[in-house]
Amino acid sequence: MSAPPSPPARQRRKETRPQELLDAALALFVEKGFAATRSEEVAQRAGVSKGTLYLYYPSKEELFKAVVRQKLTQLIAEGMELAQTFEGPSADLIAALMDEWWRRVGETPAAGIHKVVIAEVRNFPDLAAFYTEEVILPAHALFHFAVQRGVDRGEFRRVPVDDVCHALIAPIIFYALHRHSFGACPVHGAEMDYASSVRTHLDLMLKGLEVRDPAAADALPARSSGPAR
Amino acid sequence: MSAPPSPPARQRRKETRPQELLDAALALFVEKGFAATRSEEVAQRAGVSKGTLYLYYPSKEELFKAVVRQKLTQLIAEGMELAQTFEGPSADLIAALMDEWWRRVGETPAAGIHKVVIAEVRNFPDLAAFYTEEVILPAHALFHFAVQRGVDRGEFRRVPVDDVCHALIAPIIFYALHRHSFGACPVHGAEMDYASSVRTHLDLMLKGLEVRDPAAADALPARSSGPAR
Amino acid sequence: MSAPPSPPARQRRKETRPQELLDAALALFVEKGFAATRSEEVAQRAGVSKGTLYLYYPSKEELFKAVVRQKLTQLIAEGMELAQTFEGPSADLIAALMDEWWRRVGETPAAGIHKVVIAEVRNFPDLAAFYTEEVILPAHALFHFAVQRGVDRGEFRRVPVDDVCHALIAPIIFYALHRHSFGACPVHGAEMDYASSVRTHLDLMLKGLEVRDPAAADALPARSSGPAR
Amino acid sequence: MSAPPSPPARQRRKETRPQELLDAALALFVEKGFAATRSEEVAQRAGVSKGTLYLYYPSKEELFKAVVRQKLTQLIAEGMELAQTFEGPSADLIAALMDEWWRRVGETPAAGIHKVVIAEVRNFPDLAAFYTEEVILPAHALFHFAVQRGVDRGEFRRVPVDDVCHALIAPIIFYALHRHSFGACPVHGAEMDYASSVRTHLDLMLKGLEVRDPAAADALPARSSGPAR
DNA sequence: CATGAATGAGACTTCATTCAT
DNA sequence: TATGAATGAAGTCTCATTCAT
Repeated sequence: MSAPPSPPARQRRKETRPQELLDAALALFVEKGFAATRSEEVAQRAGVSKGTLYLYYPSKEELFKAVVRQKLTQLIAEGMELAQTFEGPSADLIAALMDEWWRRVGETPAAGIHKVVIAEVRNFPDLAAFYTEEVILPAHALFHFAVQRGVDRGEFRRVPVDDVCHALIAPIIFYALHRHSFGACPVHGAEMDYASSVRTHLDLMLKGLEVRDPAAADALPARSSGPAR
Repeated sequence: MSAPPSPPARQRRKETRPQELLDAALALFVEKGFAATRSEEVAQRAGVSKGTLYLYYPSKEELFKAVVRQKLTQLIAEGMELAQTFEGPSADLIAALMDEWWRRVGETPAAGIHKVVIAEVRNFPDLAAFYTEEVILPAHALFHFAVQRGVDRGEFRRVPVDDVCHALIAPIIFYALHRHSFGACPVHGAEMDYASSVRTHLDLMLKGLEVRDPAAADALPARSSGPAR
Repeated sequence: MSAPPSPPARQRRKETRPQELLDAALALFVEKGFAATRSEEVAQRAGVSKGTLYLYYPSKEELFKAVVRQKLTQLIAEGMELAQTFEGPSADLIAALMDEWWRRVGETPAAGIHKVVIAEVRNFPDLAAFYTEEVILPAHALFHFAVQRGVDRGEFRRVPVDDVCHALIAPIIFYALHRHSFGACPVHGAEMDYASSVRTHLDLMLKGLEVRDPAAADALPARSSGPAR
Repeated sequence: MSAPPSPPARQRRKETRPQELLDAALALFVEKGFAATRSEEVAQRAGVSKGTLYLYYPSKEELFKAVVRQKLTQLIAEGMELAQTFEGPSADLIAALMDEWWRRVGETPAAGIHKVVIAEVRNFPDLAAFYTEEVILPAHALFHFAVQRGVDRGEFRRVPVDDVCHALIAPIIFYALHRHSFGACPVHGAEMDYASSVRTHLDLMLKGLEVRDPAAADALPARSSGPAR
């Protein structure tokens, strides 16, 4: 009747498949979001068929979790290791953590994971628990450690540590978000220089944390010099 | 039993239909995102049928644009008006802008629009241009005005103004995002006190902007050591 | 490019749709079994689109349950009503029940439901509970009532009533099964005359239940004349 | 720890592979039905890989046919042998056949084949002819022989023999079906004591066949009290 | 204006079968 | 022979949009 269907080129690469699938998935999840990414598209981008994807990850949600684990969980653990063995001023430690994070996440596709999670976590309740456990709490603990260290060593003012952690992290995450939303749109007029903004943010933060009058540092009530209320 | 004292509901509501649809749409878009919100649910929440929704808005995308237009455009204009007529220290102006924004957007469902836009702008290219023009640029101009004012008047250090704007806005947006993503999930372990975080952020920022040089200190307005409020 | 797609002929017949869908579903479930019946095929046979089917029944399983309810549950209730108001010999009651069942189920497509349930109940655990509750137990209760009535009135021997119910029902079900499996295959050599077989079965059963020697009826041990083993 | 005492499993099993596959297939087909049984599961249960299964049987359908062929052919032949050499009352012969069948089929997984065949014969037209030829006709002939023997010897009433065969076999098959459908479901409320039901069935049947008043046997009205034929 | 029944493209996932090793 | 990675057709169900009433 018609020409025989051309034989599909099957390649067997069991070892490298997971990584290829993970990379393809990351790219597409970041570009389109979780729900709008079609399984088949992930497979195609990884050069395999739809069925093959499901050979490695039992569902789209598990695939996403695997991406998060591979790209974020590991990095945070490394950061904590650095923090705990760090010697030198706490401001330098914070700067180092920021720098590392920005280099390894902020400037890579992995930064886009935040966009996906923030956007869709309410539709996938499992994900909320998973991400809180695997990413948010460890990351917060890491920065808490560094800020508290500065306060304890008298380098920083006596500030509300948790709030400061949020203030430190928030703009960084925001830039990551921006880079993968508006930053990726071909619209002119609002370009951001992320690296510069990160540096400025860090500069302001560390300035804001500095003990102005060392002699008076201990006397400052934690909140009195902070926002009154 | 007795005749309804108010005019027939259907009659009366005819004029408010668009508003009701917009409110329903906002609530659902914020909760679920654009793609995951079903047209029928919007209609139901507004108390009309699916068909009626399409009578007012020709597609889900246009409905979303209408929401954005209605909820964010006016606010920016009012802020700029405030800024341009403001008298007093620039730190107070910035604090006032923040406060206003937080009260009228950050603490209302409108804050969730940011989540939706950031998450889905790449899937709807039209939206990027529209939103940049209508929201991002005006908002940035507003804060740029306020920071530049502080620098010009010698209240603030000579900082890179654009970066500082980003640093000022970013955490605020981030908190708004958070409130409507993880903040709305019943997961414990990462609750945030947004109001407190906003105050701390502002405190740090204004501290970081302060002119340190004692020689210039005399020229500084009284607010130098604390958040205005 | 190509001719515009011809407008689909939409017919609105909300009232008659459920019945049409149920009939189509019954026919296909009986012919192919539950798992092998495709939703779309049911819709097609009912003259509607795939989506319309799901407007009326939320899943294939619920569709099947609806078929069972409509075709079997109702009939059993009617049978019980008949039984409880019946006057006359219990043998006649049983004959009437059988006859009615055979006319309204055995000789209609509804008989095929048994085939489907027996074949697939193990793969759909919900179905087991549902069917037991809705069909098996009520039907057994009905026959139990009739047989017990005969025993109580001294018309029948003192037999194990539950077993007798099974013996009464089993061949009937079997014929129903057969009619929709082999009976529907164009294979010659094993045709069955179901109506005749039903009559013979009933005849044998009633003969077997008869009290032979009225005087000795009470003395007959239920088991004494049965096969030893 | 120590060397395996038996010859290498793989080597030894090569010859028994087909049998193992058939057994695995029987078990799964009976449990889940034909369509719901996955090829891979059959292979796994037989301890081989998916590919190997296809080395022995070219498709799932052929595998199913092979199961049917292997499990039922021999049994029928043995029954006929017993019948033809039997001495004693025909009631005892029938009881013996029943007993034997119940022990060797009814109580073994082979009974489940009936369920599968009945369920799927319409989807596999080839199967109908094959099964009729190999199983149904021989089995019917066997019971026909026994009943006719009873009639000929004056032990049984003059009944329509074919119908009586159906009435004899039907409940037995039905119990076999039930055992592998509802009987295997964890639903309470409809448990059956198969052995007891079989005995009761046989008891009733033989009672129904008995010549009541030998002198009047011939006088029985053709239809009124019995199946005409 | 309003309704809601109807449509059908398209999403995720499963699994019989193939074939390179 | 034996394996199991890979394929892709097929199945259930969803939902934006249309349109007869």
